Amino acid sequence: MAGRKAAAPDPARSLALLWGSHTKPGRSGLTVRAIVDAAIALADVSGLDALSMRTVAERLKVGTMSLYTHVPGKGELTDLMFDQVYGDLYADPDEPSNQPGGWRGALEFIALRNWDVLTAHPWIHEVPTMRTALGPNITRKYETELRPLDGLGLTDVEMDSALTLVLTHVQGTARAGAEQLRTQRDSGLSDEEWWRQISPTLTTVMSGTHFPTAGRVGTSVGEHFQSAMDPAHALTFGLTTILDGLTPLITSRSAVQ
Amino acid sequence: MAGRKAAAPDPARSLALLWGSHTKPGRSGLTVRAIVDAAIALADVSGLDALSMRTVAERLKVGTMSLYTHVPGKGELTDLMFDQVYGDLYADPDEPSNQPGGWRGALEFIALRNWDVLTAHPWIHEVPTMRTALGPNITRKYETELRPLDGLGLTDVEMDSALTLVLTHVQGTARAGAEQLRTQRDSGLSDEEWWRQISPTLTTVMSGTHFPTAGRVGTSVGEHFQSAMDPAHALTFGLTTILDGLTPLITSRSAVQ
DNA sequence: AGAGTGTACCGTACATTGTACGGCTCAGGT
DNA sequence: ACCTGAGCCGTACAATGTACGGTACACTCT
Repeated sequence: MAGRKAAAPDPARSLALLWGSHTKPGRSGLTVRAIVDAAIALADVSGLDALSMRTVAERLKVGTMSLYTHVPGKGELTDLMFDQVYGDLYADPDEPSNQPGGWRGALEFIALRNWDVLTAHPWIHEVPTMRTALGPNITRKYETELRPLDGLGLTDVEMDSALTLVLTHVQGTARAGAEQLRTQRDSGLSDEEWWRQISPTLTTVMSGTHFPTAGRVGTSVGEHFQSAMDPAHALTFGLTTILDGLTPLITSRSAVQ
Repeated sequence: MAGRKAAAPDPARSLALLWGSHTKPGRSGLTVRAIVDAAIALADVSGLDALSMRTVAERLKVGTMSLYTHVPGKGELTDLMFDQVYGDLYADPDEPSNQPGGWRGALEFIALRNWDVLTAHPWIHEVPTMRTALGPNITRKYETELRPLDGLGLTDVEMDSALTLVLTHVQGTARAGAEQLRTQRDSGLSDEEWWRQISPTLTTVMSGTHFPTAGRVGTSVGEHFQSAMDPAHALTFGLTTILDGLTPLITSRSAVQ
């Protein structure tokens, strides 16, 4: 990155910030909450790249450096943004468990909810997540998503593994979708135009090498989805497969119970 | 990002670069190949953040702007790096198919190979992949990885979906592992020290709220792996589950055959 | 009321980035 | 011997995160 290198972040300070109430207004009404909201609004429309301390300050009509009174730095700001967007994911901690369809229905519900946030806030993919793992909203999310897997006979580690598997799939697929959208957007080209631009060079250059399977499958996929990939299809195909794969484990454990 | 905004990249130019031979040396022996190799070496040890045109040029003992004679910009350079590291993934296009264990063994082999590159070159996760999808090495990789799924009775779209599912899992898990390593590394703290630093603030701040399931499971996982997560375990658990989930689909299709 | 003090606010400065631009310097063709 | 084009590179600039030191206000204490 540019700019002066960030000072080593103090984990305890970050944690306190994460769990703080964020509502004590200062002289000009500036709050952590307001800063985070403004930053999220900006990132939603222009991505994390376009999010700078200056643009956030400008939107709030404050001096750039005033932000640093409330937030230690940009890294911590993105941590807060991350925690924030997961705040309203579930109405209550039993919402997934109350879905019809047992554990399978619950996991499908969880996957869909995660998919929704991820596609609404694609910048999430660029936030390093490890540090925020202990924020209040993330912790509540973890609690909420684990509950429908409890009491099925799975070990604690298995519960965590199963949930992680589903979430990794959703996140990875959403990320691919977001990337596709982004390149498409800032190339300014439609899929069709892009292909017209690429095609002649590609055929020139690929002549001599042979990729029979790749060629056939790639063409089929392209015709079927009118694109190189369809994130929605990847999501459901993968989710179905994963849940199918989880079924024998869970039924065997439940039987032992 | 910093610096002047990158000019809109010309896809055709990128493609030509990707497929070019890269071996025509100039006055001072500078080649695209040499530039890419230097960049990869740098990124391997310091990550993509530390990779700047200046550091690459320095390592090659050339002026910074000389790089631009061979490479249009940083974006295209990372594209080339990406394509490059996938070049030697497989010895030949039938290597996965020749593994024991049929399609399952082949997919396990593929997952492992991908896992190896991803962990050897963690910066891959930060390269936008959509643009490189048509590089020569990536295309060969796609061909190679599709072959073991051919002739099983799956449709073309199903073949692609199955492969994508496996690769998304591997990539997502590797990414999580890389992130864990990175935060651990540049916090300078061991897991133990980190926990000691966090713990008092956390207990102070969590009192009042209750996360029974999350607390129990989180503790179990932590004790079991001595860490918040174990990427290797996540990899095998997920892979097993996914392959189990793929089995009914494939056997039903093969039966029809 | 007056004085003192801490905290919110912010203007300026600086290091670092990607790369546009224009000049220099050679190798090779005529 | 000269010309030309390509390889090379020094300088300049816009943008970034944030360190540093100053200013001004709200509050407490006398």
